[in-house]
Amino acid sequence: MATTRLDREQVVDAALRLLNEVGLEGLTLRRIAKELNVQAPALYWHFKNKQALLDEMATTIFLRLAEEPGNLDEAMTWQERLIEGQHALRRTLLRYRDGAKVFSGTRFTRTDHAVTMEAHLRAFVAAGFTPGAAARASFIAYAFTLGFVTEEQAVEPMAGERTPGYDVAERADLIGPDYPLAAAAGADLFLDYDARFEEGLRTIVAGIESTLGPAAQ
Amino acid sequence: MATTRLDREQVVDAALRLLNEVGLEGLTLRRIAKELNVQAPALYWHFKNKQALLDEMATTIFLRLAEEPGNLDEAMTWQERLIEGQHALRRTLLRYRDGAKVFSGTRFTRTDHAVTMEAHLRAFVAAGFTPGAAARASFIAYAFTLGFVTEEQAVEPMAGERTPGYDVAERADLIGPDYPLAAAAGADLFLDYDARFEEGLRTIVAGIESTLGPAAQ
DNA sequence: GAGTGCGATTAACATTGTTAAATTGTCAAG
DNA sequence: CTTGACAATTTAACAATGTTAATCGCACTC
Repeated sequence: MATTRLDREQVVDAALRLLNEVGLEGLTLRRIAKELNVQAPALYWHFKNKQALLDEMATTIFLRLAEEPGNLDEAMTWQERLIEGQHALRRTLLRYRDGAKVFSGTRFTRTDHAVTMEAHLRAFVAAGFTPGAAARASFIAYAFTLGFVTEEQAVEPMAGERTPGYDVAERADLIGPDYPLAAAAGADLFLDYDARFEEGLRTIVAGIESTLGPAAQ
Repeated sequence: MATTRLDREQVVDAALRLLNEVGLEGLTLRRIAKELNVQAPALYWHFKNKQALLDEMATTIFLRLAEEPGNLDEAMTWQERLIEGQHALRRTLLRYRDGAKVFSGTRFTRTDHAVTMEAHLRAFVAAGFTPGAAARASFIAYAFTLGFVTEEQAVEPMAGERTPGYDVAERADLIGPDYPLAAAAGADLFLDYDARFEEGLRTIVAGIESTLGPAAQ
């Protein structure tokens, strides 16, 4: 038992692995410690407190984003790059239960995240964006993706699982008689997230083309 | 003391009032009970558990959205309506500390929210959207606003307050030498949320015009 | 006035994040 | 080889949290 010494990376790995089993609200320090054959206070040697661990988890998630394929192609247009970048973000967030919640609002602990951001911004500037427009346009897409996946994971915590109570037909029966449009919208809001995310991205790209993009000055 | 009996509405009101003082993580049942001159277990007579109270808080926030001005004007274009609607959503979320976090992902407890949704969708359909396109376009804007305000409130929990650690100049010094674009982006990402939200909305409206909107078929 | 039941209280529990103190293991200096 | 120092972990404990069970009081009906 307790073969090697613990380090921060092992703790983060175990915590992320556990996250998928128990979710964010089930992710306790004692449970993480158990996963590592260790007592809970041992974690405090490596992290100031639980929030620091959560921050590092978010940072790690972000870093794994860079390992996603499709980020190295220099020949991509900015449109393709933005769409592929947000797809990669969504895929990465969906890999973890409550991924969007863990990610959003937490502060990055290291400066590692800047390297990915820098590469993206550079590509946009090379395509004709001003640095400011590049940053702002990216943030618009980023906010959309984060909001989208947050809602998505509230309905579908993991691929294939569905939170009870979001049954589309049941919801339509409940509010259908009085509010037909709202009832019918259920099918458009709680199903087929892949296609709707793609559609949302294309909408945002079209918007950027006509407002913030290089052609729009 | 304990003049009148408690009811659900009083509890929700007190909880929302308290939310602005102590934030989501400081919002304990004992604290809410104290605000009402009552013991904590009394709340369980009115709510199944804390999550049910949080759900009702989110529902109440949503209902207060309908009380915002600017929703009754029939002469608005769908563009104005969408922009004003999302502005109202953001204003409402910003009224509460951690408003976006409380709101996103929670389930609406009542069917009251359908009345507002129905009015919005009807206006879009009247403007030439298909019902499906109306729902999907609204959700795109909704996801953007939720993501935007979530990030915003992580940096500025309440109007005028700023979370320590998000100092733009300090951040620029830290990553500036190696990643100049990412460093400069700080000023575009962590400041001036009003203008950037407006810009984001206009971008999304432009995108909808050329993809999901009536003109785009 | 007796009793019924809603709506609150008191008391207690298990679990959580966190801290302080005691303990073990590792490794260099004497 | 011993000693000591430092790093990393354990044990023990604490206050706070959500939640449950049992009890109590008051208003209202018969």
